[in-house]
Amino acid sequence: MSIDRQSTAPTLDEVAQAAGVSRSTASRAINGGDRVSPEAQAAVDAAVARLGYTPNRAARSLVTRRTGSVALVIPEPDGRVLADPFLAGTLRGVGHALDATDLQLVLLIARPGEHAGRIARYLKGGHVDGAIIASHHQGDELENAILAAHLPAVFIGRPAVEAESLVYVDVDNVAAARRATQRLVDAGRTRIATIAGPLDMSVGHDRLEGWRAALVHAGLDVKASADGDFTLTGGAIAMQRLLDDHPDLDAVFAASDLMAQGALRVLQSAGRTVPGDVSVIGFDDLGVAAATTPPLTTLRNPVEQMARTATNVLLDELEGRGRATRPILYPAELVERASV
Amino acid sequence: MSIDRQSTAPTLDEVAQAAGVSRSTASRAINGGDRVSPEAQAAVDAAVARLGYTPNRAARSLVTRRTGSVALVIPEPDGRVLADPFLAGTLRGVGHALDATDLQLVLLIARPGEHAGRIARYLKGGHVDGAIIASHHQGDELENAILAAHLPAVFIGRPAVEAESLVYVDVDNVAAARRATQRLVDAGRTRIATIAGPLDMSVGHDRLEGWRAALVHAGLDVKASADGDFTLTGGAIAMQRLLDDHPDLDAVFAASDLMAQGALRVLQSAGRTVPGDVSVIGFDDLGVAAATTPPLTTLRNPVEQMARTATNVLLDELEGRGRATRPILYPAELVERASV
DNA sequence: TTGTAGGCGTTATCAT
DNA sequence: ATGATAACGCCTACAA
Repeated sequence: MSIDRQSTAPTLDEVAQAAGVSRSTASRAINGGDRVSPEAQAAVDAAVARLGYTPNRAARSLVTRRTGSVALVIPEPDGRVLADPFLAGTLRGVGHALDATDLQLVLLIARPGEHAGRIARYLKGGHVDGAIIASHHQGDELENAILAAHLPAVFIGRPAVEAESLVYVDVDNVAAARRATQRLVDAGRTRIATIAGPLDMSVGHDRLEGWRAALVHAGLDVKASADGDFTLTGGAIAMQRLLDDHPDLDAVFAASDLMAQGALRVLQSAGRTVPGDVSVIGFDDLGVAAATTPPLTTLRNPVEQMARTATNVLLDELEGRGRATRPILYPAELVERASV
Repeated sequence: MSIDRQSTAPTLDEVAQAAGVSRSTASRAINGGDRVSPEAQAAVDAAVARLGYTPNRAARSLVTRRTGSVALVIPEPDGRVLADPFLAGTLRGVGHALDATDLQLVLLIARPGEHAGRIARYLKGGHVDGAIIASHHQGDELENAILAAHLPAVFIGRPAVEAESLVYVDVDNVAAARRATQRLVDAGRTRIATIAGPLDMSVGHDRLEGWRAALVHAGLDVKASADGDFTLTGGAIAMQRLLDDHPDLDAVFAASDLMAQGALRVLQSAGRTVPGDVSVIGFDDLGVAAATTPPLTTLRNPVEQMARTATNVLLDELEGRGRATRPILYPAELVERASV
């Protein structure tokens, strides 16, 4: 039996010794290799490889005052938000953008019921170099925490409190909703209802606004709206209400595919054909739209793209490459399927 | 204008000074408060509150040799895996289990195409205190990396390489698949097909095995099986193949709801009614099963529960509270809907 | 180009 | 119960 020597990770000192140079030279060789002779560099490289050395992040952070990690914050007051494919896309986007760096992704999920206070504290604690905030709601206090902490941060989705130092990337929800509604108008529909998203989120608000704008522009009635909560069940309930209050409706714009799917169900069991009797358009195209019967015409939500952009903007700021000030807006393209 | 003093976070030294005690006492008071007089404790507490002190994690890690974070590893060779509600559930479970502690969740997503090598290196680098590995595939090398690093770890889903020191929690896929298939037998079906998951994952393998076992037990034919990839499209393709090869089939057990949904489509456009002509059972019940037409009878996959358990097992090990050795298996309950 | 000498903020050891 | 003091592993002037 041999003694277990490798239980301790190799230190910079050991690398230096193995390479026959001083700690400082080893350090320089490892970080960028500025001001080190080719021989020293080679020797250090070899030692690093042989020993399987990895710098101790804690020690490094202590002196550089950088943690080498960024947070992805997901305030999740409602458990269902997390079940949304939106999260998966966001994660993927952020993850990939971070791949090019050696930053780590720290995921902060809000405890349901706990008003994001813990997260705010963590953010203020200087445990991460920056943060990306996704899907937050009104009253999160997150904005203030970030403002107070002077923490580099980028929001995905327009923040509820509007401060000019709050950078965000979002899809142009108003324009997109308007576009979708216009499509229904173009299809000859005249009694166009909407199932709105939660109005305490900017998405919900903006999509409703777009619907309204398009109808006003077309000179149509803007009465038929019902609130949903981005869930299938919520969409179904809203649809039922719409049907009760406006039996003559001939089109529906739902602020999410999931809600549209719920609406489809209700319409079908009410004996209305889609798109024969009523046209339906959803929002997101994150998987469910292609899977309904009939497949949903919808707006493509470029989540992954947004997440990637948000991350890159954050990285730019972290590396002192300036700071974006204007919001970055993506268009959501119309995807024609069979429900219009 | 006042000078910007709070740009630097308060240090333990400052707290100690403010409280009129030594650094050591302040440290003790902050960590558990063992061996400190009530007065000292109170003074320190007050100072901490007033200064808004948060311990510097890096400095602490340096001496405790603990990072205060655990990794959730998601090797994602295929982008689609991440779009699965499985991930959301896992995340939620791990997140909640971690809430009770002050450990941070570091998310490690494999770069597609890159054979998890980077992750293995990171894990070996001692950057986290432990790891939870979800949805990994054969040939990930992850198992070996973990074994080599002596890193406390728990797998969600039976690892491809079986080593007794590899702890895992999983659903009893064989038993569950068997149960589902038996249900079809009980319904009077006799020509029962299956759409299997990817066979390089233990889930895929085990569910296929359960289907086979049930049929053998019932003395029925075990020929009708087609491989899927856990996606809707994959399920549809597999269903088409089954229909071609076994036109007389009267039931299908799909290894995931998504694939079952694809199968439903194909069956319907082939003119077969469900459950009239053919019964269908899926697996997961993570949202889509309730949303298909007809709603799917399925097996409930207790992902969140599993994730929580996996995390707790890991925490036990981290705190020296012993180490689980046996796999922990959850049953997947049958959820009756309308497709049988 | 290289090495020497602190110091980053904590915890842990050991007297007191 | 308390307080010096020595690490922890790394980076970075500064001097050579």
